Amino acid sequence: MEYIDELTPGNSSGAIHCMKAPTDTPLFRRLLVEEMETLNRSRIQLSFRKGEIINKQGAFASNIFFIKQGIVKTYLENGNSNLIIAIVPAGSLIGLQSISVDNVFHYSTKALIDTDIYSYDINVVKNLMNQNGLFASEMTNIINHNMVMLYDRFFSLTQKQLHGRLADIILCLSHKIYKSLDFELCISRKDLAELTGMSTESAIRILKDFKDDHIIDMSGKRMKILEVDKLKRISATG
Amino acid sequence: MEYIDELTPGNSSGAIHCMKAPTDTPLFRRLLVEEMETLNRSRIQLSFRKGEIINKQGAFASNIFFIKQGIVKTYLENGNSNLIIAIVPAGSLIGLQSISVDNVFHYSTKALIDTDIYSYDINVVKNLMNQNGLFASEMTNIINHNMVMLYDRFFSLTQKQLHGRLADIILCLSHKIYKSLDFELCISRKDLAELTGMSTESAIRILKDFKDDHIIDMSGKRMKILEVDKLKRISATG
DNA sequence: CATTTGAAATGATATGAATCAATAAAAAAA
DNA sequence: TTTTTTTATTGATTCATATCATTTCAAATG
Repeated sequence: MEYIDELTPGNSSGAIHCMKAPTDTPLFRRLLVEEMETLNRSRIQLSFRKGEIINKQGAFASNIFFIKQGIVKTYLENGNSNLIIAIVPAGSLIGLQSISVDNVFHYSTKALIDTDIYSYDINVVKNLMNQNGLFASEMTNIINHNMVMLYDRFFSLTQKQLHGRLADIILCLSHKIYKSLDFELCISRKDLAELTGMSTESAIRILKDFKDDHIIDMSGKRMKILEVDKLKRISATG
Repeated sequence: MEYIDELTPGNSSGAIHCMKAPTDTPLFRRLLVEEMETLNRSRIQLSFRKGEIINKQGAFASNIFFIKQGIVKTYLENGNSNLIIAIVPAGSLIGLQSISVDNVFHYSTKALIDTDIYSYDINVVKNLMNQNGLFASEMTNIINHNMVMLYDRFFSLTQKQLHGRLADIILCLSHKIYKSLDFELCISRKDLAELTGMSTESAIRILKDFKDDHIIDMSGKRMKILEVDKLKRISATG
């Protein structure tokens, strides 16, 4: 059989704690060429500017999204409180839960930088899963990886205190998104707070603590991790 | 083709917030008779007494578990802090993440009452998923339902305060596990606390608040919900 | 049945973290 | 550029919730 390894739109890569696809797993590699063609016939490309909303929690979901280029955040909203589920880089899928549950989006998504999306018809994806077990298994793998990440974050946010939670997120951003100890954040202090379930003021204060202790260096959106081990210790001790 | 609707070991039913299988979805209905036979050849039945540990987080996972009879809790542990992920009734699967991630258990499981388990070889399940897209899709549905439940709980525990969190859990237990407004709890106050991410003392105090306000009636493990609407309002206002 | 053990309940106290208020800085818009 | 708006920062205060200490109760166990 002829698989489409080469035609896959990109390698999937990790997102913060809750990544959307396992590292090094090309997303559609299990599809046959003709299946990929079927999928692509339903494909629409969309472009979003930084700050634009890609989908709204609760809205009817007839599509799932593949992030072709850019970075987005997925978040839960209710009244005025937001909780960011994940920072999601290019190569990942958005809205997989809608395949199974209620045909609505279970979270909102917003572009953190200019972002290009492939939008796929959810029923086409469903049919491909039904007819191709390898593809469906691949989807299961992606969702399972997301789940494990979510367990981790669930534990962090409910069991650790502020310093531990922020340490977790800084390590995660460095490791999974920027893949460097020295990077330019694409998210605000408020986002950092919504990632860690604390107030913006607390996030800022703890950032300052880390800076005062020479664990990180930071000015504006530029962040440099000076002492990874100390951060890991803070993460471990909660 | 000949499906096995009738041979399925049971209907899956919901678990607290994070249920393991969507209601009314017989778990293995998409398997062909011969596939079901293959699966059952790898099947081992195990019995656990109340309080016994079924699997340990971090341990090597060569099997997934189907709860034939009983109720269990799945929980994350780290040092001395536990977080209960779900109360899981008969008809659900345990350890689905291990199919995709690391071949280890990502949470521990303990029997809350005497429980019978079917243990299936993980590789057999994997192979069946690869060769049967309908079955794999069914698995995806189960995992996706779990995921949506977890989002809900994630939001509850990180954004609401104690009263809202406990209201959520009481409503959920009533609705998903006991399917009644009047039931005998199979979990301790400590479990209630570990479900809601609060101290045991706080859980007890809030239970008392609810009792004093005539929202619930409670003595020992017997709980009766008197005012569902008030509970829902408390849940909504956080 | 008495005894040990663990679970539940309650009050007093300490503390982590949110909220409020105000200012400073940066980014966007005019 | 100047103005407006948004984001970041800092300090003072309040509040929710954990922790500690003790007692009561229930359930195993010898």
